[in-house]
Amino acid sequence: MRLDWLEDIIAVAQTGSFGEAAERRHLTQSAFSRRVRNIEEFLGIELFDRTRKPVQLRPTTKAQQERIIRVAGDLRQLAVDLRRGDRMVSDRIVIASQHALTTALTPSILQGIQHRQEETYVRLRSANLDECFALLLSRQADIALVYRLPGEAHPISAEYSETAVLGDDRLIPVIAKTAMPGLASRIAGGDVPYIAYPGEVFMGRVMQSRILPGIAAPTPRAETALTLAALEMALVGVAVAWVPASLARQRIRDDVMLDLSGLLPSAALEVTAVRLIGMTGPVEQAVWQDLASGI
Amino acid sequence: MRLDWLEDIIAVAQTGSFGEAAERRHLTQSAFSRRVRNIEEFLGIELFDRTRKPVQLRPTTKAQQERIIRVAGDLRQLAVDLRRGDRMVSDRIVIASQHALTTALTPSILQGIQHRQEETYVRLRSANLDECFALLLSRQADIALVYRLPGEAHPISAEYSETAVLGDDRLIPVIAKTAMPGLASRIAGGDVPYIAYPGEVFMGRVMQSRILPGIAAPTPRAETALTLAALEMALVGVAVAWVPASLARQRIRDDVMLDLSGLLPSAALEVTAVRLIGMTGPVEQAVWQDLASGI
DNA sequence: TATGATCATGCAAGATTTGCATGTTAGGGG
DNA sequence: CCCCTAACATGCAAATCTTGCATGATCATA
Repeated sequence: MRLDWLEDIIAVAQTGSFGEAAERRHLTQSAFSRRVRNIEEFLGIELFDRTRKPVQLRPTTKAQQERIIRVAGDLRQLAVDLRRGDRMVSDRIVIASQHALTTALTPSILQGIQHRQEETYVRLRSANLDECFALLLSRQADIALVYRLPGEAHPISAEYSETAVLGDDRLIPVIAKTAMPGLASRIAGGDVPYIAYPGEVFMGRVMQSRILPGIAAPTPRAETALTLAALEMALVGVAVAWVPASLARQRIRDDVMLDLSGLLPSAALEVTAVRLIGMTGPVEQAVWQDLASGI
Repeated sequence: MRLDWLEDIIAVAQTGSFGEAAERRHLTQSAFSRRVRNIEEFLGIELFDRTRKPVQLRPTTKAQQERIIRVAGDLRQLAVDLRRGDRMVSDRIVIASQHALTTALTPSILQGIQHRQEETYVRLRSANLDECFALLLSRQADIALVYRLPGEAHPISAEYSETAVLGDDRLIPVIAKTAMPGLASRIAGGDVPYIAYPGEVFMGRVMQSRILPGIAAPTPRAETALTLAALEMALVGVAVAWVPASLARQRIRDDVMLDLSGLLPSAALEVTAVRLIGMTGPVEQAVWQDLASGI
């Protein structure tokens, strides 16, 4: 198994065709085709269904897609760390950030850290909520930046972890401005087409407990695990997406999306930093103090 | 980056020489030497110090050794799952087992499951305590089998997880029978040479809080993170190792090791199963019921 | 059914990898 | 301090693998 192979598979999964994938991997289509065949031969299975013409992922491949991406990322990072001569110590800190935060709020938080502590090297790992805690517990990350519902506790015992509230955000319903005229009456009547989140991710749980109960007839139109993807889907489609206000702010300001929180339910979110208690190095300590003291 | 390369590095780290590593990798020494050079060239760094004659790991390499092993394991498992056509569903269940349990108690627990539920396919992943919880939280494992100090709580909030006590065990001091005569008087005087566990692993924390305070002058002789390795070291060396009674039972019965729990402190351990609440498939449910109902 | 898009294959050039034989160097005994 | 042996490196030719180009085969669609 090679990193190249994983990246080939990912390229096909993400581009949807051998040709485009080949381009992305800087190979001719023919060479790429044979490489895929080699991979399949090595594994002893067919990864793709070639009877359909733009090749389709076989169910197994699709099911493992996220994992392949994660393992490939681990491999790349391992190579980077070996090159850097990293010893998991010194002036380095690893921050795990929930996907939904990575795009919108995390950059400014990191900027703040690096502004105030110039010599600190921060590595950012973006992951879903569960994975963020997994990274913390397995000591692969020092601090996690995650959303939390106000009043609820994180799924790690307070005895072993420490939480700092960095600020507030809000899960708000948004829609493409052009789509609003056709939907206004339906929405007013409680018949709301929306972009759903899978039940096992954090935003899915928030939708289930805080948003959907307040709507008469919610109709899922599409599903994605990523808030950013939900935002994009709402931008081009005819459905409402619930996304963090911080994420939608620019689009609303640009006047291409509408904030529907006057018409539909929204939910308060806290932005929190979490770390395990004990064994804190000086750099982590400094960054934590910096975060906890507020902006 | 390739799996082969990682395995080459691991082979050198574990055998201590290029020659032996080459043999293990089914290559001639010369080919192996060049392969290592290629890896180093790809990374742009030197992994090994060749000025010493049996090659030495450079500090960076040594520091990343465990991680290399882990990533290599992930890669291998990914290939296996792709081959198996695994879709993370159906009649399959993933059990994470704390290393210390994997060797001694887990096999009989699994045997029990498979005996009572023949059609269930169980995959076992062995990891340290933190990693077991990380696997649970990131849904890479359905159930974790871990030790716990009686009366203490697991580091996951009880609100999100469920624990079943499967039985009791005990962390007991053992020593090679042949080493006892020379050490009896020292030990009686409270001067105890012992095999230490690193502070960041579970057994290290147990030693720190339950064992060492009861000894006048404990002297660490060697350190390992694995109880099995500690047992082996005690078997060949002249130091006491604290290991789970279940692990040492056979050696004591064979009369090659002595149980010193009459002379030195020991600590009670609970064997527990942990799972996250919610989203439990039928197979996991059945296995859990089976475990929780006791043996 | 015609047509374009998409993937597969034959072939030869070039790159990579390997084993064998042999050179070089570190570490230990005299 | 020197020599010897074990351990690693290197030159070379054979074998294998990979690639690009040109072209063939097959699917989707109008």
